Amino acid sequence: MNDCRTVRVLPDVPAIDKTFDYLVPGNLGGQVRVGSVVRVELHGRRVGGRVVADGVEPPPGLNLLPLAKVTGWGPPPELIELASWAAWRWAGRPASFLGTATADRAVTRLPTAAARPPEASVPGLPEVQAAARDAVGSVTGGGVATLRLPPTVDMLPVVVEGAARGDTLVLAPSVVAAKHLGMRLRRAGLPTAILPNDWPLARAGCSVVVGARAAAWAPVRDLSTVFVLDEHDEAYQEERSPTWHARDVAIERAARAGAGCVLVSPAPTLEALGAGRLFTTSRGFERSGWPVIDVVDMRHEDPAKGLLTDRVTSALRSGARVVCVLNRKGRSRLLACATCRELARCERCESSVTQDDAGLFVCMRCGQTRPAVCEKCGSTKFKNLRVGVSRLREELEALAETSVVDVTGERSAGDGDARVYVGTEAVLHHLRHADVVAYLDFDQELLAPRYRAAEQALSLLVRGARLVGGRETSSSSARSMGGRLLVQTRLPQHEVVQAALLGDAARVAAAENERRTALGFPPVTAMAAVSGAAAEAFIDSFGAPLGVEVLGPSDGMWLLRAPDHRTLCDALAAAARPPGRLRVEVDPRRI
DNA sequence: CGGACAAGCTGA
DNA sequence: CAGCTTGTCCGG
Repeated sequence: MNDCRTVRVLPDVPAIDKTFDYLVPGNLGGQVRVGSVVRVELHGRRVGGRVVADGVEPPPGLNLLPLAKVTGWGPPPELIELASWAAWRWAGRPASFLGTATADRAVTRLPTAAARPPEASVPGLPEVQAAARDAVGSVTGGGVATLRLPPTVDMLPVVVEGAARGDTLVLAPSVVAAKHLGMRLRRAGLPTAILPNDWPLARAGCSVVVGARAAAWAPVRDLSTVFVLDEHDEAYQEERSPTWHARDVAIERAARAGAGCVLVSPAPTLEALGAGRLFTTSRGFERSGWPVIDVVDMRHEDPAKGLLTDRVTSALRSGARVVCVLNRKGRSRLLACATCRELARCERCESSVTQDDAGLFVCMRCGQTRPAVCEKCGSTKFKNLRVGVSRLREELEALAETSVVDVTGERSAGDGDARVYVGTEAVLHHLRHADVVAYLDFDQELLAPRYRAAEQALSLLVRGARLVGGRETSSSSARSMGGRLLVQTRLPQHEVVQAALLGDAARVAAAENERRTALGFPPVTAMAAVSGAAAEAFIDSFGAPLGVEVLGPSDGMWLLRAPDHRTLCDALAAAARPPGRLRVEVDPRRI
């Protein structure tokens, strides 16, 4: 039976982290290669799996079974290796990454590879094209470049610049954005596979492959350049464990393939700035791509008017399309008795309560509900110390004298033709255009107790900027308040506000780098959060590996900190996993 | 993961 | 001690 090869298979079963060897039946030989999706008999049942090595020498004394079935095409060999790396880097299992690297349906045959086009070009601003040429050119044959472009610049010419040099992988923050970009690339004459649908085309070979986060794992035949568009977008990080980040996968993948990686963003993260050389356009050009920012200094506003300052009121009454942003759901997040001024709190856990649409108090922490009665004086009248989106909608409606649509994460009002919207940041995702975006309580973003608060706040302004357009491109309407961001804050000198005001994102990076260095937060260090029922047992057996600091617990969560990922991830890989629920989040987002 | 098998608990 | 639950191990 020498014509029978032996292949190594990694079962697609979450709890199995081990490979098993199988014989390839002669008649299936041509269909089986590294990456192939197969079905195998394991312990008396059939499970799916992927071939991770071909032509292996099985351990002696084993009676090997043949593959039960070849399901179809899977990822190419370099992605199998990348999956092993990612499993180390984010303390996960290779199988979970291989799942992301495989089409969601069985692919039994590939289409014919698309031919390379003669030459494609799209019109772009000379400033942008020059910067793109410099950035892309600097990474021919490998390396990372970060390209900072103002928020309202079209990134299509940047991608076309890369596509002219060879096969290109393009990542966009959402499936919708990827699809939109993909269609435009096709219209520009470039053979483009749009993931996840066109996985077979990408596997066959296609000049450009475009997709969202998961496309970091898309097959690309002769990878020359990888683009990560809007690198600052948090959608690039997987929320479920393993919490991998598409930017970091893109960087590693490009390095292994000898390809260039270009991170494009109006507000690159510190991670991006640390990864490679920075390319920008001129100061004047960059500034012109940010909208006019009206900073409302809340320290000088009438407190009786609350969030609805005169500037907001006049924008509402100007007839312009106004989007108000307030990251607080519900009617109210903080209430006090109108009579005795006692704060309304949960009777069980003492956390502050909010009021639901029926008027009942609901605890945000434990979910306990009770009638809206003051525990101290029995009064039933309460004052809103902090209004939420639902309540604000009613107030705005009265002010604007038009109907106001509210949008929060769980409830989208759809892109109707209303003139005034209010919502959490979700409202910025649901709409495409506005004349004014008003951040009613921007301090809530600036002062959020998360280490990435400043970057996240700037990212919120980027989204708003795209709805209203840059100062050069803003709508030419004669309205007095068109194409503006209204930022209400008590911290007008904060670098995030100043960065948007001056169109200079570098200010945030500089301040942020100083802060993270002082506090030992990533990317100056590498961190992991450990939580779940088995966390304590894990930490106990984890001990104190050289170079790794164990912090906590707080709220049942421990933090591990090391000088770099090598130290952190090596220690995690060496640690024994106790039975039970354990969540290890490398590069935790919310700490 | 899920089956196999071994070691513990219960009940008449 | 059968009969059942709970735990640990292992798969080609």
